[in-house]
This record gives sequence, C-alpha cells and structure tokens, in this order.
Amino acid sequence: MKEQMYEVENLDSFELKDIFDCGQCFRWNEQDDGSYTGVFKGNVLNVKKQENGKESRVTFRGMCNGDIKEVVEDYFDLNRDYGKIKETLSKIDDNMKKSVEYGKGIRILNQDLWETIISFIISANNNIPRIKGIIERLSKNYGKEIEYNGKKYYTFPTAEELKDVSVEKYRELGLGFRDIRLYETTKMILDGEVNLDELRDNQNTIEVRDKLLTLSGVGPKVADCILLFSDLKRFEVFPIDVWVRRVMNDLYIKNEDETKVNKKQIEKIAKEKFGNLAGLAQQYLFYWRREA
DNA sequence: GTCCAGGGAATCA
DNA sequence: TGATTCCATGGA
Repeated sequence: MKEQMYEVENLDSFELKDIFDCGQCFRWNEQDDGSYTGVFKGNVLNVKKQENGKESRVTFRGMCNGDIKEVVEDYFDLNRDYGKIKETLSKIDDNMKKSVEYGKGIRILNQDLWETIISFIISANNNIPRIKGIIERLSKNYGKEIEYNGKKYYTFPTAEELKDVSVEKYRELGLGFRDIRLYETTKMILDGEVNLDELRDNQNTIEVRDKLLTLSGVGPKVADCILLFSDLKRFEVFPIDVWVRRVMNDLYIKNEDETKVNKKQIEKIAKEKFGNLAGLAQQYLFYWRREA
C-alpha cells in the first residue's frame, strides 16, 4: 500500500457531483476544494476535476492496493461508453432527454458486493445523511485504519470483522430495527448459505436476485440496488423506491394518489420503455427528481 | 408534535 | 398474490 497518482484528460461523462451524490454510494465526501475523498475496496482516494475551457483533467490520488490505473478504470467503469447509453436513453422521450441531460456526468461505480449488500440493508426506510453516518460508525469501529494526508480513514468492515458483533452493539451504533437484519445476513454469508463468489460467477440475473432475496433485510428494492450498484453490474433491473415511484407516476402514470400506484405497473412500463438499460434510466430519473 | 426517509417482514384476507 | 401495519432514529 503506497500513495499513487493517476490522471486522465478530457474524460467523457464524468462529473464528481453526479457520480458521488446520485445516491449509489455512501462513503464519498466533498472537500473544501470541491474534490471528493472516499474509501472503497481497501483504498483511500481523492478525486479532483479541473476545467480550462473545453479541456478538463481528472486527478486520482491516494493510498491504493495494486496499480491505481487499473483500480480506477475498474471502479469508475471507465471502459464503458456512456455517451452511447445516454444517446439511446435520450431518444426514448422528452422526459428521458431532460433527466439524462441533468445527470450527464453519472457513472455507475463497480462497488464491492459485500459492502453494497450491507449498505443497502441499512438504507431501508432511512435517509441518505443518516445512512452515511451509520456506515461511517460501522467502519470506524470494525474496519481497518488507513492514514492519508495526516487524516485517518477506515475501510468498510469485512464479514469476518463483523463476526462477533452483537445485535445490541448494532443498536448502539444507531442501526435501529435493521440491527437484527445485519446480524443475520452477516451470519448467512459467513456460514456459506449465500456464497458471494458464486453470485459473481452466475450470469443468470433472476437466479442471483432470488438468492439475494433470501438474505435478511433484502427485499425487491434492495436486491435490485445490489444488482445495479455492486460489481454484479446488472443494468436491466429497475429499483423502485419512493422517489422512483413518484417520478414514474408524474411522467407516465398520473395517478391521483402516488402511494397507491401498483409496483408491477411501474415495472412493466420500465421494461417496455427502457429494456436492458432500465437500471441506468432509473438512476438518471431518480437523481433528476430528487435534486431538481 | 408530526412527518418523512433509496423498505422489509409479519400478518391477514 | 395483495393490502396493512409495525419497525428505530434523527432531521425538518
């Protein structure tokens, strides 16, 4: 582990705020200079974007396991053509054109599967600032310390590192009713009831989803977030939370009472309109509706 | 005091 | 299958 640096010029579809504040991740924080610092897969990284007219430069700097170029290309999904994806989605209708334009700098991160599972179990009926606080406390208590630029950072705890943590301790950290779910899911994974390596190797999204649904605290929405935001990278899923239900009702369904909109109806429309890019469409719509 | 948050599980029809 | 209700917590 050593400090490394990597720079890319004129990177397409790469805006720090869009990537880190679009709701897919919880461990990236904006710094005073507008850059973002985060911890992922045992690395601590700072990402800074500088612009000069039409030219831009993104600088990745920090403590990194392995070669920083490879780590960055993988985590930030740099080898995918987002321009083409955005073009396809923009052609669907005027709403999609607007939402894609609003979130044009989004990239879907390749986040660690285990961390994504736990993070989205914590996200249930919760708000983003509080989710971030809980994950930070979990990491500080049970993760490994990494020092960078005179500051201490903490890796997300592994399943093994959470092995002996009690339900009561989770409650102390502020998890609320999610305490038992975290405890049970950790146990299921440690015991091999759900094997994460097998999930990574399985290309059948339905099978992987069904397996995720056996975990405590993982329902349809959380399972879809895991499939979309982890390194499982399934873009055909369509996570439906209160914001997505809201925006889908506003745009396409127009029911008087948005809370009574049928989930299957939303899924059907999403599949018809967005096909195997439904997950991406969901993310542009979510970010647009929540921020704009 | 009330409402809400990137929902899930238990219960009941 | 589908609809209700409860679940901790903290900020608005």
